[in-house]
Amino acid sequence: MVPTLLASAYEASEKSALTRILVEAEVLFAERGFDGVSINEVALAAGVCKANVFHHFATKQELYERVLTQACDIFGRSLDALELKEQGLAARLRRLVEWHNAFLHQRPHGTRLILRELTGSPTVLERSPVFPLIQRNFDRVVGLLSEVSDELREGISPALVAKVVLSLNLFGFQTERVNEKLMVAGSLATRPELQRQWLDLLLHGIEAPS
Amino acid sequence: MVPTLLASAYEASEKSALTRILVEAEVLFAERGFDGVSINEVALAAGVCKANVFHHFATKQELYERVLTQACDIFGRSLDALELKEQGLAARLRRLVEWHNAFLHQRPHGTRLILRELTGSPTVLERSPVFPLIQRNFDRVVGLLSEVSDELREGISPALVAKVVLSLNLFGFQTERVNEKLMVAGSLATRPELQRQWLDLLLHGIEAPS
DNA sequence: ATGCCTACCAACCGATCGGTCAGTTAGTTA
DNA sequence: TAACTAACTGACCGATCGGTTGGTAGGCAT
Repeated sequence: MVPTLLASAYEASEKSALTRILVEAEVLFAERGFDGVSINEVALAAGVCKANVFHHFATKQELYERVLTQACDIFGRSLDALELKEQGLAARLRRLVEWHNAFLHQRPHGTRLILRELTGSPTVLERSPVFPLIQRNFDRVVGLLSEVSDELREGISPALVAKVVLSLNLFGFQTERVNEKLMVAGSLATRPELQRQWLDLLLHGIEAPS
Repeated sequence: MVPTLLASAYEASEKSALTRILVEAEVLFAERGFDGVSINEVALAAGVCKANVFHHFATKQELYERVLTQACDIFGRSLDALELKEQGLAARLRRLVEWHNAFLHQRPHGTRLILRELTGSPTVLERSPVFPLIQRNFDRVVGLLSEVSDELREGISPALVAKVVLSLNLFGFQTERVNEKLMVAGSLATRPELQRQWLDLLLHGIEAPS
């Protein structure tokens, strides 16, 4: 039946309670982490009572893992849908970076959730199902670059390029909210412009031609 | 007076209780974050009782901020001690990256603590004294690169280079423990080798000379 | 000796934590 | 109609949270 909905209410009311729990849990966990969020908060945000959350998920950990694997899954599916047929290295890289960045900003909460696991202590969730997913996604990016590896300078592997590109995008995303407050160095242009700059930097190098 | 020290004991016993509290708090907060650590845990790790922690620090938040600003301070002092006199762009960059990376691994806990703030929600500590410190440190790095900005290609600013270099180092540090478990792409050499590779990549570009 | 200060501790406080339980409601099947 | 099930709720549980209180022990100046 329709939940009370006079309680929190401004939200949801269309989607099922389970869906609302998952959505709100993703936002809250992404923003404050596993320990920073109580089940009560999730329940309140979803417009249900705490016991109802435990009706759908046996433990807090189970809810967290469900939200996390869901986020990984969505990332994987979006990556699978990306096709870079018959494009050269530069065009491929540009498309890859654009797709990646667009995805990060379309799903900021899921992204932050994954980044939390990626950068946190590895013992916490190391046996969870997300690790193989992350591995697979990275390998797929490497694969996309391998197809044009003949355009790479000697000694530069597709894996290295993938790591550098993804790192810059992810770290940029991770710190962009702080950068706004910080106005780092006063300079550093807008985000798309900045991205274009470091991609160009990557392709052609830093040093002035002598 | 010497604290009971028969309690936790295997640790410390030389340094003062206050010092032990700060040291253990840094480790714990770095590993599990503000919400993931209780004052009792800190007290136990430091070999004192909980009330003693509140004798030295009015609130948990105050302890956290003290540990955090201390970490920022140490970073700033190490950066100030770094001198790059009369070196060219490539040598400067190499030295900068080496210093940065060495520092990160000499003080992993302090680094993780700062990264937590740098990548977390900005509302939490935005008015804390650490923001100006971070700003200042970044500006100093930009300054070191500006002195050789004439060696940079047109359109490439020292700030951009600083951001890219620091990002790659920091994100690499953030994810290296997971990378070990993940064995990303099976390849990707050892850390110093990998660092040499992406620095070379940055200097000379990705694309093969045509 | 007295008084005072800092360091330190056991015991305690109200609030909140993750989680349980008994029971209600509504839709489904028979 | 009766029986069953999934969704849902308020009230409750023991444990732990951040923080307080009252008091002890030693160092030090007078």
